[in-house]
Amino acid sequence: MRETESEGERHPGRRREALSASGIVRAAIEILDAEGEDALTFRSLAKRLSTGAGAIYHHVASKDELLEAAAAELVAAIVATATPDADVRTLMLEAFDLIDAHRWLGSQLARAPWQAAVLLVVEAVGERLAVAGVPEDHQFDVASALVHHILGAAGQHAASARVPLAVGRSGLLKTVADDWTSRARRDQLPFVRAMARQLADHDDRRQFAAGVDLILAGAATLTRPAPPHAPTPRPTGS
Amino acid sequence: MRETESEGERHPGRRREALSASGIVRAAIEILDAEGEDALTFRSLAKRLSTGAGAIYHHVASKDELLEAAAAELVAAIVATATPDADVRTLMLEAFDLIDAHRWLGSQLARAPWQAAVLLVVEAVGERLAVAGVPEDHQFDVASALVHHILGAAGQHAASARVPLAVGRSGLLKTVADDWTSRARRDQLPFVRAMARQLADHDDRRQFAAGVDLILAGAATLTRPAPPHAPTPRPTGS
DNA sequence: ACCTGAACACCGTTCAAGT
DNA sequence: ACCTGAACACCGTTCAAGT
Repeated sequence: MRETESEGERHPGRRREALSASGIVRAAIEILDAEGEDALTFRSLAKRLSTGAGAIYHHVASKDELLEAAAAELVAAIVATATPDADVRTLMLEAFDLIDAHRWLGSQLARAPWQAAVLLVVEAVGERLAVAGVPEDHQFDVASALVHHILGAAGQHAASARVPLAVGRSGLLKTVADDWTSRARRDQLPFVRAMARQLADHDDRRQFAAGVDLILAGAATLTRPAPPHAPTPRPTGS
Repeated sequence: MRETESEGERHPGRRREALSASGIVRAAIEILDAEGEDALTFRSLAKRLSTGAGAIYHHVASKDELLEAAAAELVAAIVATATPDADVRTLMLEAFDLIDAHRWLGSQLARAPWQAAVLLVVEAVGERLAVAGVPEDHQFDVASALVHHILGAAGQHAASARVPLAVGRSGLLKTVADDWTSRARRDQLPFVRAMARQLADHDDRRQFAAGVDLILAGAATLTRPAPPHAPTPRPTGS
């Protein structure tokens, strides 16, 4: 347990490196991952960093900014590593897996559409649409549909992150399915009831992928030069 | 200004009818619509109902329950009126318009997937898929894709509800677009930058509808008896 | 039974005071 | 300049005390 006096070990408090924005963000991610969204407070963060709550404000402007930075950090990592040759579908599934692994990320992404993390996803998805053969004048629509799909699924996942960790994933699904089933029975919701039964068996990653394939299949129908009928604004006819 | 002694007008405090769950939910919706999500607190709600904050807990268990009930009330209304003969596409657009009119609804719907409001949407969407010609074994996937699309768009809308009311919608869009454009320039995000330019011109209702059409077009490709290639799990090939 | 409103245990954020 | 931690202005929720 001897203290070696290496490099700049002269300052008494030098054991902990000076506070920095990136260090704070890193610590925030650790708390979010380990203990969930509600556990991240400026007080808990300050305690982990062995400092006062006010000190954090010298490096990040607000909790919103902190959460945005945390989300951007994670998304940037997968976008950077996935970029080389992955196609849209692969990228979408990687995004799903990221949100699955860090469940607080779901609600954070849904919180503000123009935050850096969302922009990175939009860009990464959009860049691959030309390669996928989506005509230029439909790329924005397809990109927004894919991103909505991510954000929608993200919200679902974020919600299931709120239950205590003791309840396993399949246990949770079982509970939700039971809840759905009972409510559906009482309220006469046959479709929901049938879907709840399936939900208990299949996993939602598969369902997410199916949704991606639906959107891409829809996009593929656009590559034909001229579809016979434009979508009419009046859907009243049978 | 004479007081007529009608019916049960004997009690001094009878002017305001007794507190009830539905009355509380109605008042909550009024506050949410008029002043936004952050303005709804048990204190502000109690003040509007001329009672104490604690009294509300005799009728609703928590703020979560209150928000779920408020969302369910609005969704139930459009599902009930839209039900007769509207197709999926129309229903989706009505859901979009509802979320557009009550922006707090977006974040509330994303909050918990098994809340009543979401169940009602799933059911209403699901019921119409058979009519739309979606094969039975794909209905859950299509329904979940459509609901993810709603929830994704809902999140976007909810986020734009956080800005002060003074800023008009187009003004906000302009600001967001500017922000997107500047960040995109700095960070080299060409697709986002191009999309931001279009975002300033076109409205997002149209983009939402385009997404719905994409999913439905994708679903239409499933109605063929047997597609030549099943989606392969390995997308690594070019 | 229903209501009241002070009290409790928290938040995010600010700011005088220290180093 | 950076940090500290008490203080401020809130929350949701509880609960003794009233009617």
